[in-house]
Amino acid sequence: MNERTHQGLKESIRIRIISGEWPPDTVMPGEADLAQEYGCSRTTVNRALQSLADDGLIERKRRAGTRVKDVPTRQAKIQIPLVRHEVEATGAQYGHHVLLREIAKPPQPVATRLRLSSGDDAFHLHTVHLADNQPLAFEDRWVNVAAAPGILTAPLDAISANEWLLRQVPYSSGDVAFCAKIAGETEANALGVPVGSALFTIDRVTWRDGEFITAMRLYYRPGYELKTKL
Amino acid sequence: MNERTHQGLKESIRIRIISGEWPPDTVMPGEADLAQEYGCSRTTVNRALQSLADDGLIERKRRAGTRVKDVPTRQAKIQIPLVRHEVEATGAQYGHHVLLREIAKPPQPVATRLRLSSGDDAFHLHTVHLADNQPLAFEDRWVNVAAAPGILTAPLDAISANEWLLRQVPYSSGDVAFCAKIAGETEANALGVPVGSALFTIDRVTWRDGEFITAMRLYYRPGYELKTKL
DNA sequence: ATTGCTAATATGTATGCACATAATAATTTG
DNA sequence: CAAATTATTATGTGCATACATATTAGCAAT
Repeated sequence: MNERTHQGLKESIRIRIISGEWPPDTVMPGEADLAQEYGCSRTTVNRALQSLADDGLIERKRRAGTRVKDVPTRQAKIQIPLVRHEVEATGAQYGHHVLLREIAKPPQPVATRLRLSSGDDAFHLHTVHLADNQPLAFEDRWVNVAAAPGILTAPLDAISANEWLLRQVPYSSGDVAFCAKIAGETEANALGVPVGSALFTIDRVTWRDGEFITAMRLYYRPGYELKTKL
Repeated sequence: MNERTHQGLKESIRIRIISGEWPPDTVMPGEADLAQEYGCSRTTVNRALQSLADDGLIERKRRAGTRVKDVPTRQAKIQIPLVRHEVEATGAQYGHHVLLREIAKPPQPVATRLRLSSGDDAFHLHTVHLADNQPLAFEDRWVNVAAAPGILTAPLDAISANEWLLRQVPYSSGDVAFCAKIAGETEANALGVPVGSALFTIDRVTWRDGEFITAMRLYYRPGYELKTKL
């Protein structure tokens, strides 16, 4: 890779860090020094270093300079998957079934997470996501009707609720949590696995402008792995 | 936020996207147009748009222009956690015990992942990570001795193998997989939970310059959640 | 010794400009 | 008409420069 591009520079500096030239917890040369060494402008060095800081390899502070992190914990970017894309990426055919569709009073934890007044109803949905007609994931979702009224008449057999919401009510922020849960009756039946299986789950709450839109939990079939690189 | 900084610009554009001004799958105005509209230079617009593309909200192609993604799948950056940091972040006290330490022939799947010739031995380690003396995670690790010979004499009671490796043998790349597994005898005993519990697991293989260093699996105590935002 | 000001300094960011590069459109050529 | 060539265009990137801002160090006053 060309060392005069900010990408090449980044890679070169990364290698110097992991090769031990600047051990953890030491301050690296400043931008100006590196610019001179590499024969490029400080702008380019700045871009490369900012990118490395983004990746969590170094820490930068004004006046204090740039320091290699004591433990170079790295950040992995993971795509919070859209199940349909996951399935289609493997070459399988995607499908989904709506198992339950109701207006009901959500359980306390969900109501809290959606910031609903106690007693308020919400839209409740159970969906199975299929890959080549095999259950891949079971989705348990609650939607704040006030925030997304159209959900009541959305064609949820044709498009998954997730996709519908993403298109119609783009969210601005979200919380995600990964966890392992034991399959209860509902999940076991939906996925066609024994009660007591270990299911990888993704919990997700999304909101926009302080208004909570939806809380969902995705239970993946046993053996499922969410992969990424770092 | 000031709209004349690339960060402010990014946020402004992000809001215009999620507010529906440019619906999914439409091409946005070019950099030059936005620069004129915002009264800033194309450089600044470029930075903002590149950042948005980084986040997965838009797609950019030369000549073709910038397009809002059909489904704005967002990337979450997650810190692959160093257990000690996780523990200390909650204010608890970190500790760990080495349960097993041996040189042995790794099982086939591990040998494959470390690219070891069949018959080769590797360094095998079982560790429990503690938060305030309560087991939080059980670590099953294999280390390629050829890639990290010092591991044999490392003071693994004082510093966890993970940290030792990170400091001594920085890796350049790694694969990570999240999964849910049923607790077997070993994991259940180490964590002090019933056999059959659902454990959140992180599988990780790291290498450097094509030489595989270590493969490990971390089994978290039931109820553990890995959280992130998007 | 503690507090408060001031100067020094490394990073953060914006700008105008030039040129590179990829993808497409238009045009020429066989 | 199809294939090859050239032009066009939007993004990608680098540079020199200027100024902003946070943080530290040094020094002075209390």
